Amino acid sequence: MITLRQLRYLAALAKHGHFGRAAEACNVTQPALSMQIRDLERTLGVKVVERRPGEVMLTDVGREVARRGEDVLAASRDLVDFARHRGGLLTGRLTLGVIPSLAPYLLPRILPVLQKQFPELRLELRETQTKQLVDDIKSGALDAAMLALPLGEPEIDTAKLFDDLFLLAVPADDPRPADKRIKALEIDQSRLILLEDGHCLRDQALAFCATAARGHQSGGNGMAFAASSLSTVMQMVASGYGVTLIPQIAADVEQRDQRVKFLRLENPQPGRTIGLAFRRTSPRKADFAALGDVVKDSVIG
Amino acid sequence: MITLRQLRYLAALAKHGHFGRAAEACNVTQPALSMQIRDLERTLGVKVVERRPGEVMLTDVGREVARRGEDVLAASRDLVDFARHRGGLLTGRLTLGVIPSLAPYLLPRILPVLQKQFPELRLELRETQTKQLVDDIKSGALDAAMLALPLGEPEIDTAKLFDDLFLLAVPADDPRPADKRIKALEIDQSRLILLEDGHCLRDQALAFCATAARGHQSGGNGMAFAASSLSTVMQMVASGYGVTLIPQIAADVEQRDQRVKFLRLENPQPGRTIGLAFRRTSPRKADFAALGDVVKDSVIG
DNA sequence: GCCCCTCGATCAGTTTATCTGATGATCCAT
DNA sequence: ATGGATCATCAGATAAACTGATCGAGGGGC
Repeated sequence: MITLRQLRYLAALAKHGHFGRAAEACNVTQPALSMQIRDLERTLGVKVVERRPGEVMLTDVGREVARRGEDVLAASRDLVDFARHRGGLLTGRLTLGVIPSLAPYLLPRILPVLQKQFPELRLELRETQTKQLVDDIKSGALDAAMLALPLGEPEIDTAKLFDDLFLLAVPADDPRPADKRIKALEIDQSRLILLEDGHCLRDQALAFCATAARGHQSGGNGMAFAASSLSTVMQMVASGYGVTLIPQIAADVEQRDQRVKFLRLENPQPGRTIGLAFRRTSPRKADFAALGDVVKDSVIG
Repeated sequence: MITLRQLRYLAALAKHGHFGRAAEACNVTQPALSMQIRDLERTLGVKVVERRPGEVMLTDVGREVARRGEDVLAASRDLVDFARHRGGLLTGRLTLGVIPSLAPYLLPRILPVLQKQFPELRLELRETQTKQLVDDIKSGALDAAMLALPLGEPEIDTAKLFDDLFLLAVPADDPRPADKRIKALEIDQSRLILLEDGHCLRDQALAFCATAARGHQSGGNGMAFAASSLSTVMQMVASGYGVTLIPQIAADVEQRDQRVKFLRLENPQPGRTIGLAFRRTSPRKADFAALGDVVKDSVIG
C-alpha cells in the first residue's frame, strides 16, 4: 500500500533530481528518502528512478507516477483546506506576537500561505521580546505568540513548532573550512557580537558559551558590540567586526551576503526550540493547531 | 499532515456508519480506527463524525471530506494500477496452486480484482494438497502456490499473506452462547468432523486438540466422519452429525447456513497462516509481491 | 592511471507511529 | 436498576520511519 509520504518524497525527488537535495527539502536525511522511494518501487513493482552517475532521472513510468502523485497530493491538500474553511477554522481576528529574532525570517514564509489557506483570517501582528509577549498573553492583549521554548509559565500552554539550530556566522575570509564542526571553546568571546540585552537569543547564545561567559550574563560585558536586530548583527559580521551565533532560519535568509559564511557547531549542536504559546484556557486551540501546522509545513517546505 | 490510512478508515466509517464494523472491514481493532479518526479530526480542526447514541453520522463537513477522500483514494489506486501495468507486472501466463481448504473461499474474492487490475494476466489454477503443490513448485510445474505456512522447504521461499483464525462450527441448537470463548478441551473429540487424511487443515486441527488427539494423528482414528471438502464437512455439521474447526475465511462464506453457528476459541486462538510459496530462485518475485498485495487487499476489504 | 570527491545504498540503533487487549463511560431498552 | 451495545481511553507491544555512520561505484582532476 502506498502512502502520501512516499508521493511527497517522490515529488521532491522529481523536482530536484537529486536524493540529497530532495531529502533536505523534505527535512529528512537522505537515507530516509531513499528508503521510501525504494519501498514505493517495491509496491509498484517498477523502477521509478534511473540512478545514473552524475544525475538522477525519473523513468518514463516514474514521470507519470510522479505526475499522478502530484494530483493525489493536490487533492489531499484541497481536502484539508476545505475542511478547515468549512470548520470555521482560523477566521476573524487573531492577534499574534513574534519575537524579533524570528519575525523577519518566519513571517515572510507563512503569511502568504495563511492568506491563501485562510482568507477570512484577519491577523494582527506584534513584534516584541518574550517578556512582553508573555505579559500580553496573560492579559489577553495577545491571542498567541511565537517564541523560544521553554517558558515555564503555568498559565500558558505551549506547542512545539520546530527546532532551530544555531550556526556560527563568521566573515567569509575566516580560515576555517566550511564543513568543519566548531567547538564551543573555539569561539572568541571577545569578538562575539550579540543582540542587546533582553533578547532571548542573546541569553541562549551566552548560555551555550557558558564556560567562558560566566559572570557576563547580566549587565554589561566585555563584548565588542550589541545590536538591536539580527540584520544589524549580520552587517557587523560582514564588515569584519566579529562573529555571532545565528539561528538557522535567519541564516537561510542572510546567506545571500557573500561576505559572511556559516559554520556548523560540534554535536550536540546548540539551538532553540520555537513554539506557539497561548493561554491555557484559550478556546481557540483548534486555530492554534492549524496555525502550527502551517508553520511546520512552511519551515519544512 | 493527513495520511491515506486515515482516509481509508474514514471511507469505511462512512460506509458502515459504525466504528466497530468499519474497523472490522479494515482488519483493525476498533480503537485503532477511533484513534485515526480522532487524529484526522485534529488535523482538520473539524469534527467529521457525530457520535450519537445508537448511530454514527458524518457531519456535513465530514461527508464532503469523505467524498473528497474517496477521490484521493481512487486516484492513488489508479496510480498504482498504472505503474503496475506499465511495469509489465503480472502479464502473461502464471500457474498458481491453491490448497482445497482455501481455494473455494479465496479465489472468488481475488479473481475479479486480478482480472480488472491485471487484464493481461493469464492465470492457470490448480487445486491440490500441500505435498503435491510443493513438488510441483520444485519441478517447475507451478510458478507459485497459496498454502498454509510454515513449509520448511529450503528450496522454496514463502511470503506471508494473512492470518486465518479457526472457529468452532457447531449446530445452531448448541446450548453455548455465541460469544462464549471455547476451551480446546471442551471440544468433543468423538463428534469432531474433519477433512480426510492428507489435508493440512486436518493436521492443524488435530494438533490444536493435541491433548485428546494423541495417538490418533496418523492412520485411522475414532472420529465420526471425514470428508473431502469443507463444504461437505459443513453440511454434516449443519445436519447435526458433529462439530468442526473451520477457518475464518471459509466461515465468512458458509455463515449463510442458518443451521450452523460459529464459536470463537479461547486465547491464544488457534489459526493458520496463509502464505505464497515459490521457488527461491524464481525471477518473478515482483509478480508474486503484486499478487500478494492483491490478496491482502481483498482479504481486508 | 591514480586519487579524491560526489552521491546513493546499506546498516544498526533509536525514535515515532500505530496497533492490540483491557477497561471505562454513556446511552438505551428492558 | 440491570444488561447490552457502542465508542473513548489507556498501557504495553509491535511495526514503521528516521538518523548517523559507513560503504562502494563512478567521474574528473592532475
